[in-house]
Amino acid sequence: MTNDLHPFQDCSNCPINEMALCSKCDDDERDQIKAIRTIQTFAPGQDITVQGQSNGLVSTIVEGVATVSRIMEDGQRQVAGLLFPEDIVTRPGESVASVDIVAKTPVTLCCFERGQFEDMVEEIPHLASRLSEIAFDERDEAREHLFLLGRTTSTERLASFLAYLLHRKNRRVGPTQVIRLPLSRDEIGSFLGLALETVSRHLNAFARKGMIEIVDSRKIRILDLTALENAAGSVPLRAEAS
Amino acid sequence: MTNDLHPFQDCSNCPINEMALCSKCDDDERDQIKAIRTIQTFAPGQDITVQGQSNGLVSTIVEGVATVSRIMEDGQRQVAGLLFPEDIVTRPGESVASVDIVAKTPVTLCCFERGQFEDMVEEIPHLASRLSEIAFDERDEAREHLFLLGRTTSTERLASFLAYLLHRKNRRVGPTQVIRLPLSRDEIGSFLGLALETVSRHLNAFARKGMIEIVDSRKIRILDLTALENAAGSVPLRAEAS
DNA sequence: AACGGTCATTGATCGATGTCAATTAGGGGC
DNA sequence: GCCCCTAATTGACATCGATCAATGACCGTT
Repeated sequence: MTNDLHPFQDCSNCPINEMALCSKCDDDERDQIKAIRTIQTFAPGQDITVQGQSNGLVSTIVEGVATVSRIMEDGQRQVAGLLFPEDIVTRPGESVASVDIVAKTPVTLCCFERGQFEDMVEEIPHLASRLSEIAFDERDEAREHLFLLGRTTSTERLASFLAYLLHRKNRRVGPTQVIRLPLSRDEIGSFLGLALETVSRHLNAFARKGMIEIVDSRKIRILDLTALENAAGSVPLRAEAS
Repeated sequence: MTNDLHPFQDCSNCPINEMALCSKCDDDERDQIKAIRTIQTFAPGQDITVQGQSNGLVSTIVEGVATVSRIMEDGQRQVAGLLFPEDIVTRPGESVASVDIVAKTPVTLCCFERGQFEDMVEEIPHLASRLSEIAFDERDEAREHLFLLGRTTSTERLASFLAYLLHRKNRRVGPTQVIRLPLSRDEIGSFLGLALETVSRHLNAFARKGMIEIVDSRKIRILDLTALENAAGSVPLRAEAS
């Protein structure tokens, strides 16, 4: 974790200007925000928050992918969500983390001291309004995943997951075929409520059917998106106002 | 659906004053809110929103229970969440419903015309701040349910579900033993990712073990909460700042 | 290049839970 | 009170996916 000189220290380099917390703010407001903002980075595997530990910052992801997880009583880590750029890491009004947030790629955060942030939200309606938008987006995101888990077969879940990752990536960088899996087989299994072996088997089954190509264990090329979406079955994939 | 004279038309009768959207507002702000607010009621089984249909209102639940669900391609209704008093039914900034919200008990809503609501949020920071709080609460609620579904065994899921209902009820009305199930066996199954038969079997198994008493099919008395929580296993039950 | 550790793959087995099916219980209308 | 319809229960059976286990691939270290 560092907060030294970082390219994003200059907001004009910010990769998520369009959808950031400050995206509704005018120049004056942005200056105000910029004055109290810090940039932090985390290496893959590092904990960003730890359940039960207090945390004085409110932050959003600027770059990278992180998981939302908890260690259950049996010692297993249970993954309940993925965080992408624009997502909120630690919510306002909660000084003790209720989940673990773990970086899965190099992660860059735009951070605010909690008290300062809350004051600022009271003063800048554009910020408050964007904040609740993001919160609702995350709520809906979680709900979508609940619908996905409602699907009974493991094939449907996995196919949906791949389609979702592709969708999420395309939204940011434009049409691609190759996605990088931010999670191990084990973590994917945890996220989808499946055993890691089941994940592995179905991935390779998709490859044998020509739907995907496993470039390496973390890199997947989507060869036939239609077939994948069919395999995903009835899951209505994130209805969004694109 | 009516918006005739209703006791809650007078905010002093509002059962959720403490946690309502307006709970952070002062008297002046409340007057402003009250001026544009309407009360609507729905009978059990009625649709409050329908996926894909436009909806000009933003509303919160004042009384009653509703489900968040979707009809999947196979025609089955998939339940992804429960809505209790204080929850938001239709989010601001979304004019077309992304899910079905269905009343499961008599439901009373506190409603605002969308445009008016959004203007008001910009003007009243206390409202904006409470709004995002609620949104984050709902996000966390959905995440908790994701953790629950991560638990593999059906016993754990069902026991957690009962403990959750009790918890949710106690939070509003104080200590009780008897909970009214707002859902049929089928709907519980859908919510927990189980077959209705599995739900029925485990419920009766709990009863045989003396953990609960099935008063009637919709009414459960919790006899041994500790045993129930043990059966719920490692699910860390909604960590909350009570 | 050999070693050790982690992660992924593949195979074989077993059991929990879904599915199918039949019965019973409850609730509303007349 | 009787009938009908829906929901819940209970039983029997089949199956998907978890679990156990062994092998293989990859990566960093020395």
